[in-house]
Amino acid sequence: MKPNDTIPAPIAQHLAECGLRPTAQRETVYQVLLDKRDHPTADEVFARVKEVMPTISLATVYNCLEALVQHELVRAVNFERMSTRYCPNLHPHAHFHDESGTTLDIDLPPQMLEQLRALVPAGYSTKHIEINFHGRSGSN
Amino acid sequence: MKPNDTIPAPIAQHLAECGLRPTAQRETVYQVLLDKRDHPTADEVFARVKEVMPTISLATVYNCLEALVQHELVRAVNFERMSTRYCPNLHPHAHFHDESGTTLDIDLPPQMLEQLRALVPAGYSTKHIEINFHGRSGSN
DNA sequence: GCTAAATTTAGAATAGTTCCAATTATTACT
DNA sequence: AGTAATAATTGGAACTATTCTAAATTTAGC
Repeated sequence: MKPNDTIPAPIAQHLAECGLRPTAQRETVYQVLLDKRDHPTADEVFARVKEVMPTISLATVYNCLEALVQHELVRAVNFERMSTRYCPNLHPHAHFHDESGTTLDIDLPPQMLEQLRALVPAGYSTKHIEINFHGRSGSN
Repeated sequence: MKPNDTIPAPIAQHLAECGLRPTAQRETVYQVLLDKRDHPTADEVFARVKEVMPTISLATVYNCLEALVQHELVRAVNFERMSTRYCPNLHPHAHFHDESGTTLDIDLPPQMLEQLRALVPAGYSTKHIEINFHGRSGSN
């Protein structure tokens, strides 16, 4: 089984294995991201975490999100200059940004990434490829 | 010949054809983007325009850039929450973001875009696909 | 339990951009 | 050409998302 798909189990251990000190705040922030994978902004995460941990501060939410991103448990998703959104899906995937504001994960076949990588000129090495689709969903 | 490649000629007419009132400010902003295609930020455009039109304001630079983007003479390029950069290259292309801060255009073959478009689920229609490579150039 | 290091916190600061209301320029009409 | 209507420009204030700061708290190692 893939390590990051539907693990409802000990978050703390998971954080520790990734070299992150498992504080209550980090656990809660991460849990919130896993619980509802709708690409929330930092503000939205803040609101959700506060329901269970009312004393947390927004700065801490930013700190935790940054730590999770640094340790590759979470991806930061940017689209045009809107607030950064956060995504616990670690499979290679792109994002579809609906005009109504929802964000959808789009799985990327490895060969697609290979083909793209092949486009960059010699002398450049690619660390990461970010792909954003922009459009509308039929229902909106 | 492609309509947007190396036209040194009447910028004003070009703006008018695109439905934009050709004001001195818009012409200068556009000219500056065409002259040095290094993906400048609004601040950098402001600095360059001021050399020839010292009374222009930053707000006007933002207005002009927005107008050029709206009328599809220029593309706005965003990368992680850094300042928006502007690009007069209208061919379908991606951007490679060097760690040293430079941005390189990467031409995209039409078939690549087709393949990507095919990944989005039924019911979603794609207006635009944005692709950003992040990495380093050998020389840096 | 004590010290050192890391984390959290509230609030101030920052950067990039947008908004606003007043002025100036352009266009359309006579 | 003169004038009303419309659009663009301007400087500065306002805004938003995020980062910084310095003090308080928590945690880990001994």
